[in-house]
Amino acid sequence: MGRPSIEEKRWSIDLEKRIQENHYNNTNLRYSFNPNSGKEIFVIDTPPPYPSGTWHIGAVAQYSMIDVIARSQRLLGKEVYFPWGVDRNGINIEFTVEKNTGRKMKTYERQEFLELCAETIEEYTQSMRNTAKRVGLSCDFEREYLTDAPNYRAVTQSIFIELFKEGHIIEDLRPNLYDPVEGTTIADAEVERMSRATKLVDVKWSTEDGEEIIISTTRPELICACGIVVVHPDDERYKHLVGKKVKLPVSVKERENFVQIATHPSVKSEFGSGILMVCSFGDQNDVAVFRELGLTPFQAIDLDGNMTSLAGPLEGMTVMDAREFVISELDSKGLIDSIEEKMQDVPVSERGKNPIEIILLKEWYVKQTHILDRVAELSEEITFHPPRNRQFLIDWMENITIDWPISRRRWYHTEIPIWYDSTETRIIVPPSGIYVRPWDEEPPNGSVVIDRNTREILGNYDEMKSELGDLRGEDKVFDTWMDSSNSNLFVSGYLNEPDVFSRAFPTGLRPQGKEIVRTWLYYTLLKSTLLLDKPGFQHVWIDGLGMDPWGRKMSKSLGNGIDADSVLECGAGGRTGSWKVKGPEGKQVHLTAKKIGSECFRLWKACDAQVGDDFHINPEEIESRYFGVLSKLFNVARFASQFDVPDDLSAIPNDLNVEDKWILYEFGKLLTTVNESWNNIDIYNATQSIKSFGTGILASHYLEMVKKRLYDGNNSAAWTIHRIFRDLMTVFSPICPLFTHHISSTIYGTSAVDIRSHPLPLKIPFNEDSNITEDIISFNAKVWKAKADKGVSLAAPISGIDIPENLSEFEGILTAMHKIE
RNA sequence: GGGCCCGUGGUCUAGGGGUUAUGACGUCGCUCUUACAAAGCGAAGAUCACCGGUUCAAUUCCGGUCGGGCCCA
Repeated sequence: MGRPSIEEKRWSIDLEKRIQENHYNNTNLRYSFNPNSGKEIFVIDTPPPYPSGTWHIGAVAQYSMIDVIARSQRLLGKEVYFPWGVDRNGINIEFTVEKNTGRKMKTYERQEFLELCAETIEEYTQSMRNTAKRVGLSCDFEREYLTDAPNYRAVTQSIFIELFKEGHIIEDLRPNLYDPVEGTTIADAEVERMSRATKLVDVKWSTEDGEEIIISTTRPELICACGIVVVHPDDERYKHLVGKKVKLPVSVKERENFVQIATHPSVKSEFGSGILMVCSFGDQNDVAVFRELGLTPFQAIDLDGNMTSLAGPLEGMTVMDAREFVISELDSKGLIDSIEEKMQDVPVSERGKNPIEIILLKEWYVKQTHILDRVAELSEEITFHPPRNRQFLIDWMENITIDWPISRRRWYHTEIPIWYDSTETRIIVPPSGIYVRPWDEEPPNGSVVIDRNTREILGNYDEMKSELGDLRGEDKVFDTWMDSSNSNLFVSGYLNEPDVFSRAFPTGLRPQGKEIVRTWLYYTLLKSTLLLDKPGFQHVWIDGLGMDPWGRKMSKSLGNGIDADSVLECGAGGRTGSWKVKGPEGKQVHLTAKKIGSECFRLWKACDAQVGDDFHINPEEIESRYFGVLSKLFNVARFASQFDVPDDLSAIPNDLNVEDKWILYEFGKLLTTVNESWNNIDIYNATQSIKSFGTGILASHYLEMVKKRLYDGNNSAAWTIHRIFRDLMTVFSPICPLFTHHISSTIYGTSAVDIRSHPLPLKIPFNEDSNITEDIISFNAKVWKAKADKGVSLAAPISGIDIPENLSEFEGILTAMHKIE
C-alpha cells in the first residue's frame, strides 16, 4: 500500500487526448489483421465513409459501436479484420469541385477535372482519418483502402467483366431516370420526392367527331409525346369514347396528330376529368403503360433537358420554358378550361435535387428481377440485428420491378472497362485485376475480344488488333454503388487473397445504418448471389440514425446539426462545449457541456439505445448521464491502485472471506452475461451490466465492506479487488478503450485492449440459491438511512441494529463495516 | 397511401399478464465518512397516451383512436 499508482486525480479530456495520441503515435501493430494467426477469421465490412468535409456525428457514433463489436470479437479470441476504407468515388466530390471553382464539370478537360477532385477529396480524407483515431477506432489503418484507388477500381471492373461474361449484365435502350441538369442517368434508389407547387392544367381536346373532352395534366409540354389517351374501364361517363381517336391540341412534327382512346385500370377516375393522357414519359406509370400496351415511345426531351424537334414550335426550349409557352399558346386558342395551383410531389435526384425526366437511353444494366427470389432465400441465412430490421430489405426487394442501371455520364467514378471496335459489334475487355481508363488508354496486353451480342470470346486482343479498326473507349462510368457493393468481397480477399477469402466469406458482419438498406445492403447481396450464389454475410447489424435532441433528422437546412469534433473535443484544454441549435418551434436553443470526449461519447452510445432504434444526440445529456460513470470508475481505479497488486492474480488464495467469495460470484455472473452479449453482438446489455456492476455493487457495497481489510494490508482482499478490477477493465475495454488502456497498463502493466481472451468466472463455491445480494443491498441501505435519520456520520458507530438471519455469514463483516455496536 | 419504430414521474429511459413499475438527469434534504462534493446517502414525484376486447387479473397481449418519428411510394 502506498500512493495510488494512478496519479491523475480525475478523468479528464486532456488525459484522454494524451492517451489517445500515444495510442496511435507509436505505430504498434496491435490492431493489424493477421490472417495467418490460425484463429477464426471475423471480417467486418465497415461502411467506408464518404469524405465531405464534416463527418456526421450520428455516423461517428455508429462507427464507434462497430469498434465496440470489433474489440469484443477480438476479446472472444477471433482474428478480426476491421478495415479502414474511404469511399471517394461519386458525384458529391464533383459537385464540391464545381462549387469551389464555380465551373461546371463538362467545361473542364476530363483529366484536369479528375485531378482537382482527387486533390480535394484527399484533404477531406485526412480530417476523417483524424476523427477516426480521435474516437478510438481499432481499424487496421495500415491497410487503408480507397474506393478510387487502382486496386479497388480494378476489383470493380473485374467483377463487372465477370458478370458480363456470365450474362448478368446487359446493355439496352430503355426508358431511364435521368437528371438533365447533371446530365446523367440515375437509379430508382437515388430518387427522392420533393413537394412543390405545380399547375394542374385542364386542356380541351376534341375527338375525331368533334366532341370536346377535358384532360388534366401537370405536363402540357409533353402532349407532343402522347401515345394514347385512357379512361378507367368502369367509368360510365366515357364508355362511348373508347376506340375513337382524339386530336392533339398542339402542333407536332414527325408523328401523327391523332391518338387512340382506350381503357386502363391505372386511371383514377376521380382525378381531374378522369381522362388521362399517357406520354412517353411523363412518369413511371406512363412507362409501365407504354410497355404494357406495346406502344412506340417518342423522344420529346433530349439529353440536355431540352425539347426535341418532335415538339414542333417548342423545339430547343427547356422543359420549364416549354411548359409556360405551351400554356400560353393553348390559352390564346381558347383551349384551356382551367388552371389550378396544386402541391405535388415531384421526383427529383437525390444528389442534385433536380426534377427527373424519363428518357430513352442506351445504358448498362445489372439484371436483377429474375433473381430476387434467390437473393431473398439466401438472405434468410443471415442473422439480422435487430431481427425486425430485416423488414427494410424485404420491403425494398418486393418493390423492385426493373433492372439496375449502372452506367453514369459522369467522371470521378470507376470507368466502365470496355472498348468497342470500329464496327461496334465487338468489344474488348481487360484481363482481371488491371485497372483501365478506356477514355484515355488503349486496351492493355492480355485483353480479350468478345462478341457484343453473343458474349462469345473471339480471341486475344493482341492477336486481333489489326482487324479491329479504330477503337472507341467507353466514356461512361459506373454508379458508385457498383463500387460500394463490392466492399465485402474486397475486404474479405476476393480476387486478391483467395486463401483468406475461402475462410472469410461469407463476411462476418455488415454493420450499417438503416437508411441504406435499399442500396448498399441490397446491392451487395445481389452481387453475392450473382457471383457466388451465397449469402454475403453471417450477420447484418442495422442501426438507427442519429437525430437531434428532439428526434428530428439533423440537416443543414433545419440548422440543427451538431458537429462530431465539437463533442469529442469538448473539455479539452478547459474549453467547454457550446451549441446553438434550432429547436422544435424554430427557437434557438443553447446547449452547453463542460466535458465529454470520445470515451464518454462511446459509453453514451453503447448505453443509451438498443441497436436499431433512432437515437437523440444531446451533448448535455451525454455529459450529465455518462461522465459521472467514468469519474466513478476512475476513482475506483485510483482507490484500488494504492494497494499492492499480488504477484499472481490467477492463483485463488485459500483464505478468501465470505464477502470476497460473494463478490467474485457476482462478478462471475457478470462475466457470463457480458460474454453472452458479445457473442450476440448485443452492446447494450453488455454495457448496462458492466456499468451497473462497476458503479453499483462493486463500488458502493463491496468496497465499503472491504476497505478496512485493505487498509490493514489483507492479502486476500487485495487479491479480490485487483482480480475483479483487472478483469472488469478487460471486459469494459471494447466500450472505453482509451480509459481502460490507461488504467490497466498503469496498475497491471498489461493493457486491457491487448487481451485476446474473455475473462471467465472463477469456480469458487458460493451459496447461490439465496437472495444474498439483494439482502445485502437493502440491509446496507437500511443502516445508512438509520444513520442519516439520527444525523450521525456514516463513519460513526450505531447500535440497535440486528443482522438478518439470512446474512448471518456476513455478520462479522457487516458489523465492522457499519460499526454496529 | 404503405412499412417500421415510439408514446411509462418535470425530462430521458428499462421492463414486461400478478412487481412496493427500473434506472439516469433534474428537484429537495442530510453528510466534506483515509477513491470520489466532478461524491455519497436519503426523500418527494407516474391514473405506464386514449378507447374497447381477451383474462380471475392488463401498464404488459389483441383491435382501434390520437400524437411523434424515420424510411419508402
